[in-house]
Amino acid sequence: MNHFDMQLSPPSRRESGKRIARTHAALLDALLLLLEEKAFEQITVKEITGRAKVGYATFFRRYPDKEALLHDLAAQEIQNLLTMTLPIFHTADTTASTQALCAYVWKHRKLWRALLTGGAAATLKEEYLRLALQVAEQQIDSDAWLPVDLAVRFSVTALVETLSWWLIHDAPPNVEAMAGIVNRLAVQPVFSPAD
Amino acid sequence: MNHFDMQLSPPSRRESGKRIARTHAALLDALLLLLEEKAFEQITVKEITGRAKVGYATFFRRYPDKEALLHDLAAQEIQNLLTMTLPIFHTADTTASTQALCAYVWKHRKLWRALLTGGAAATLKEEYLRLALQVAEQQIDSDAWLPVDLAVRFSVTALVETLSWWLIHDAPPNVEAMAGIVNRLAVQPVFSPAD
DNA sequence: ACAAATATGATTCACTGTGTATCATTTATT
DNA sequence: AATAAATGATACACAGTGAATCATATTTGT
Repeated sequence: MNHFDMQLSPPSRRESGKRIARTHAALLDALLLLLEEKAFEQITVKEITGRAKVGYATFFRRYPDKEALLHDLAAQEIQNLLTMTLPIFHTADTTASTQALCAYVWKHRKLWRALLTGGAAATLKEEYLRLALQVAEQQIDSDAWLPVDLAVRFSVTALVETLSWWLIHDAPPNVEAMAGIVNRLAVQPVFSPAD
Repeated sequence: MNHFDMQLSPPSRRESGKRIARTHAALLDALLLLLEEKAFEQITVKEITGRAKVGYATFFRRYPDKEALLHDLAAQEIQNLLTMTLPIFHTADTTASTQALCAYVWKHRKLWRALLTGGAAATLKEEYLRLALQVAEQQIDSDAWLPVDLAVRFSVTALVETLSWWLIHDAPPNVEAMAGIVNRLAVQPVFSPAD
C-alpha cells in the first residue's frame, strides 16, 4: 500500500479480509463514483483502476471488459427492482406496488441515479428488459390489442424514463406523487381495455 | 466508381454534378447502408469511407466526426416527424394525427428502421427530444399532475420505443392498428385527467 | 512462524481507431 | 488552357484496449 501505512494503522494487524475482496470492492466503488461524474462510455479502464488505486492489468484479471464490471455492479439491484416490479401485474390495485417500487428506488437513489442517468442506462435497461421478458412470457396475460412483448417493452422503457427524470429533477416529487405518475404512465396504459 | 465503369458507362461523359455533392451523397448512403447492418457505435469511419469509395481523410474534411454525419442524415427526417407529431397536441381527436404519423413512418420505414433500431437511436431520440421540448415550452399546456418536461420526455420515449418495435417486428400490425397502439401508449396517458 | 500459492503492481507490447497534415492527382470553373 | 478546388493516398501522433511478463506483496495452510 502507500508509504503512510505505518503511521495510519499498525502493520502487524491489517484488515483481515481477503485481498481479492478489497480489490473487487475498490473497482466497484470506483466505477460507481465515476458514474456519478460522467457517462459510462467515456470512462476508461485506466480511470477506474486509477480511482480504485489498483493496477491497470489487475482489472482484466477479474473482468473481460468494462461492461462486465458494470453488469456486476448492477445485477443485484436490477433483480431487486424486477422483484418489486412484478407484483404490479398480479394485483388489481397497482398503487401499492408502484409505491413500494418508488420507495425502494428513492431509498437507493444515489446508486440508481448513477445507473440510470449516465451511459450505463442503455445497458441496464436491456438487462432489465431481458429478465422481464423471460418472466412475462409465462406469467403475464395481456389484452389482445397489445402484444405481450410490446407491453413489457413499453412498461420497462416508461418506468426507466420516468424514474430517470425523477432522479435528476431539481425539485423532485415525493414518493407518493411519483408512484402516481409511474402508475399512470407506465402501468395503466398497458391494462386499459380496447375500445 | 468500380472497375467495370468503362463497360457500364462512357468514361468521357461522367456525371456532370459537382464532386462535392457526389462525395456528400456517397457518405450518407454508406452510413445508411451500414446502419442496416450494425449499430452506429460499431461503425468506423474507415468502414464508411470504404463503403462510400471515398478517401479516409476526405471524411474529416466535411464532418468533424461520425456523429455529425449521423446528424446530417437524420436532421431533416427528425424535423418531418416532429412536424407530424405536433398536431397531436392541438386536436381533440388524436386518432387522425397518430394515423398520419404512423403512415409517414411506414412509408419511410427502411430509413427509420435504420435510424431507430441501431445504436443511432439514442442520438436520434435526444435530438428529437431537444426539438420537442423547445416547442412544448411555449405551446403545450399539460395537466398539473404531470410536469410538462416529463410529459414530453415520456411521449417521445414511448413513441420511439413503439415505433422501433413496429419496424423490427416480424409480422407487424398495419398502420391503423399501430396508430391505435401509439395513441393508447404514448399519447393518451399524457392527457388523462388526474383522479 | 514458515513456505507455498496466489494476487497484485508496474511495465511492455501489439493492435485498433481517431483526427491531422502533406502532397500528388483528379475534377470543376472560367 | 489555366487556375482553383476537391480528392486519394499516405504517414503521423495520439488514446484506449487487452495480453503478457516478472518482481513484489499478501494470503493461506501447516
